[in-house]
Amino acid sequence: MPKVGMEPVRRKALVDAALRVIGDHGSLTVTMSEIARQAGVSPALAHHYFGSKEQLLIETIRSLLKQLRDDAVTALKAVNTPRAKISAVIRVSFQADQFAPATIAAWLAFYAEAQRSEETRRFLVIYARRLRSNLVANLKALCPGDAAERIAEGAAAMIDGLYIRQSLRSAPVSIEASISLTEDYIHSQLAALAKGQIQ
Amino acid sequence: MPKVGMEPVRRKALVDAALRVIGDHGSLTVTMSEIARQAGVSPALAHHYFGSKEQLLIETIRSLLKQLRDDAVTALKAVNTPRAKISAVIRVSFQADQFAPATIAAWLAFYAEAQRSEETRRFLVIYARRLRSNLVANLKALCPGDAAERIAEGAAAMIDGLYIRQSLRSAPVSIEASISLTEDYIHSQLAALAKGQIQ
DNA sequence: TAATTTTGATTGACTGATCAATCAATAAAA
DNA sequence: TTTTATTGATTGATCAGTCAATCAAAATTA
Repeated sequence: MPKVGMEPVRRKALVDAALRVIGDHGSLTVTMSEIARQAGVSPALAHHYFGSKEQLLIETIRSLLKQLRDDAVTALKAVNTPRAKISAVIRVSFQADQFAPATIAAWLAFYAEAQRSEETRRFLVIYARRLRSNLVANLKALCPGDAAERIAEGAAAMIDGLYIRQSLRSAPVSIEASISLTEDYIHSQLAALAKGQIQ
Repeated sequence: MPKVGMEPVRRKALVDAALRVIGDHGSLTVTMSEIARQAGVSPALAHHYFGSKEQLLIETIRSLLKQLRDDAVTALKAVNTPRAKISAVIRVSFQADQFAPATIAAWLAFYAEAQRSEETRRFLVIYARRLRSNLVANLKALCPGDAAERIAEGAAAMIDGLYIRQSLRSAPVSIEASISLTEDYIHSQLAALAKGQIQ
């Protein structure tokens, strides 16, 4: 079986398995053994490639974030107007795979971990900043800068909140409802602003 | 030392210590030993009174929720109009002790735990429902029922989202800013609705 | 009241299980 | 032969949970 060039294959398999196991388990207190088993290798191999459990977890969240960023970049490129770009950001946040219970559970677990792991926290701060700045940049084309920052803050909070509420799986708010709630917020804030400026 | 009637005293000390340790540690992976040490008793006593770590954790979240409910009840009683009651709900959500880093960390840890523990999940669902229904009940006096439910959903999400974003401690949004962001949302939604109805 | 029994509070020491991490050994490709 | 991939076996640490023993206050009895 041993063939050269397995490293990237194994690394990916382990990171994917980690995400799956964390999502299923809903917690970062998963064992290296379980992750390795899901990836079809021995626990020793996981340590061989990642050095420690913490490192594997870091790589896992890195991959989760990369996926989200790639999706956002693609969605942003596909449209042109600032308003459409805002909608694109919202849509990506709630896209099906992000909204899957296992994915939400994984995000939540990482948020909790960020209270202790500086590196995990850094990754989540990057995510939060990216979401905010994507919104701010496009809102600034539609309203004054200070209002743009305020609205972006509110919209980002609403997105994260809809997300966390989803994790409880009670009174489930659908993807479409989540999107329109956020869109409504942006819309009514901009409308109130326009009206205020005329007066 | 042994005096009769220590049970309620010890239970409270242990629950308080658990909350403190969880908050500091930012995770539910805290040891019974650490909790017991903080409460000034032996680990064996903690087991004696609570039976298991899980049970102590359940009691801990129950106490966190009770505190919040009591505060909400008090705040709601203090005002009369529906609009003022909505503001009261918002204010309580962001009151200083709820917004303390340790408290936020504890909430987050419980949200993560809810992915695995049915009982923890039930408690958080109760919290989510209570927040929502407090908002809905008072919004219904100000707008149609379906709009009330929609706005309540959005406001609750925004509150939870501001909360979770606070946990990252980057770009800290102050208590006042959090309150006015949520108030703005309610206000602009109601305004848009009123305008729509006239037209 | 004094002596005795019962009961609640409390702990130190221990156990069993779990797990991350290590390492020496093997097997196959280069 | 050297290098890369891989694992089984093992180790050391950590913890939840148990238990028998202790201590002192209450309750009971003499």
